[in-house]
Amino acid sequence: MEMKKKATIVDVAKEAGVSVATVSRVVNGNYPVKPETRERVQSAINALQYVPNVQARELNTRHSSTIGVVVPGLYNMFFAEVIDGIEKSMRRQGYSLLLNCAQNDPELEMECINALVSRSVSGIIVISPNTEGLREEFYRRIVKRVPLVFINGYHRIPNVSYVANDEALGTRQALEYLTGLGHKHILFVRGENSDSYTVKERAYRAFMAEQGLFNEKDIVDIGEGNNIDTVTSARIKLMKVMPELAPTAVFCCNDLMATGAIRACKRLGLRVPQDVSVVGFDNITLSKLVDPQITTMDQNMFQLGSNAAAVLVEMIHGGQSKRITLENILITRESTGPCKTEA
Amino acid sequence: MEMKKKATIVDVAKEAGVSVATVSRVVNGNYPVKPETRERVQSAINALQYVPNVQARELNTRHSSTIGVVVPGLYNMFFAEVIDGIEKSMRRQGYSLLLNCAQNDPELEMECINALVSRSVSGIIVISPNTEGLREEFYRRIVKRVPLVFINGYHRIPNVSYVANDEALGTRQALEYLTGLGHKHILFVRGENSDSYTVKERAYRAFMAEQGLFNEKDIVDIGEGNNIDTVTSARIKLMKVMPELAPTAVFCCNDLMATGAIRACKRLGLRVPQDVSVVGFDNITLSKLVDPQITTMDQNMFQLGSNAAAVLVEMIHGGQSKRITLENILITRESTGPCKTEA
DNA sequence: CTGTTAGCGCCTTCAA
DNA sequence: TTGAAGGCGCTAACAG
Repeated sequence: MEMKKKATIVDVAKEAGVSVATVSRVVNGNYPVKPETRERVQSAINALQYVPNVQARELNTRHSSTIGVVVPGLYNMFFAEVIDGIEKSMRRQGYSLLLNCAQNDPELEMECINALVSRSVSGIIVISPNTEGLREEFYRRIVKRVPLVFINGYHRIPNVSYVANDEALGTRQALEYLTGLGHKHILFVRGENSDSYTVKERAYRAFMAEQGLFNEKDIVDIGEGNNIDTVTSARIKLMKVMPELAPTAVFCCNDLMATGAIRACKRLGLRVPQDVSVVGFDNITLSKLVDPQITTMDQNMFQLGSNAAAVLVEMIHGGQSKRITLENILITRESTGPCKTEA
Repeated sequence: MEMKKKATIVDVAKEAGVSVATVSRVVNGNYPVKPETRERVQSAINALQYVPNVQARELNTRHSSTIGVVVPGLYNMFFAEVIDGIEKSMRRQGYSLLLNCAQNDPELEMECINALVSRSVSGIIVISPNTEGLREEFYRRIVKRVPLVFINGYHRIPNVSYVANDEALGTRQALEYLTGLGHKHILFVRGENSDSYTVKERAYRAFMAEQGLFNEKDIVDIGEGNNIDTVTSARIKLMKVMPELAPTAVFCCNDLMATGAIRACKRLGLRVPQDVSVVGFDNITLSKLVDPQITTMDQNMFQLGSNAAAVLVEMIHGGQSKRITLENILITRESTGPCKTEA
């Protein structure tokens, strides 16, 4: 269908009988303009419904007011909530947000970022980045061109800012809570392709080793950890391994997996928490909607997002990179209880 | 911190010893270039890490490759899943996606759209728009400047495209299913501020009236229907009205509300589905993760999104506006069963 | 096949 | 206080 051709600054200038420079001045309000000419320009603007062309402006000021956000996907509410935090605080500052879903595919993640760079966004936030291997070199290069903030990224790269929960500490706290309940055999459930899992696994290994409770077999990887099938794949995997392993508790790297764990228990005829305790991570809204409600480490996603936004804006204005670490809080709900054999 | 100045097409041309036109040609691959010069240009590009400036390109081709998406919020997974559908198919076509959350606030919704227009996005998709009252005039004006697609929008505006599920039909089907199970007293649970609810309510009224089963009191509005508190507010509201109304079934306008309904039943000591049946709408992943799993009308959010994307692209290329209606499928799960008094 | 050149719409010195 | 003019980085005729 026919679109009305948009009026340009030239049209407005002609209409008002002034130069384009003058129009530019009243639009941006950055230089003095005589009140009456200003008024003349204003009415020309209204008459033509003139809307400045952002591309042109940004082309010649060489900076854009949009930022890029890259997430693995939207299926895990974790990301949706973080984005919400970013969006709300960015909007307040006048930035718009270009969203890219990398589908947990490292290749695609890089593509997305390249696309963002070529759109000359003025900054990029990557949630749960994939920074292993080659990617490090890639990010080192990117950060030379545009400010970068990682949310829950662990691989340190110079000049990148980090906003994260202390997931290692959070893991330890959860584990301490579980051992405090008398549990000695605790499964560790993780996914693939995210530094978060690795950090948590490391914390798990350390803690369990300290307690003399570590067993390699207790670490189970369910594959993709953030998509529409995660709950199911966690359930299936756990139904396979739990009968043999017979743990009294299960620590899951996120609430989706925890949900799967609970379903696995139900199908296996195990009661939660009487027969086995389950703890999750994130505290997405889902975690209090399933039955039993999940005991989980809260990541306060909204704060994660708004902090990242704040740091990014600082960097855009020339600030140094920095690291912000938030602390997790354990939300005790119904999925955990004292170890049976102790009771 | 210092950002490395980006190489421009001129730098590449100089480096490769060719003209900018040639560089442009190899970058865009739209005109023949001798293989060896192409190669020379390529290596110059790599050497300088040249990334084309999208703003500049779009400025002179006069069309942008980004589209805008406006949603009420991300807390209801419904929106996240629709966005996923949009994103995936838009990416394939080379478009990026500017995301705005209007927080179910009609004013903010208009602001978002204005911002999008001034960024000269080449099209806008609005999910569950708020089109009552003044807003109609607003949208009529917008659609003169940029192609517009509404997902699940019901207020007809000329030249706007619509992609929707037949929510009225879906409602009727769900209701027929319930009456088929012997239910005669069915509550209708809705939220505020969205045309979807109104459409469903109309279908409910019509159907129940036909059956001689309608009662004004059976319509309950729980307020905001898509945010983080929806489950809770639905639960609270229903715990208040259910004891008096004593329905044998509850129809909810979305799965969040259905989840709230189930929780309300539990707290009231009513078993689902033995004492009361609950049906939801949308079929978000949550609906099969709660206990009991929710019987719900599937909206196939992914298709909603990808269809909207397809239509928008058509319109961008000059196509006429159109309406696409998808049909819902009832997903029967555990939250519904035969009416007790019939059994 | 390749180079030259004229803009795209806007901002910003520099003069007036 | 205002206007003229030179780009920003790139594409697309138009010549060669």
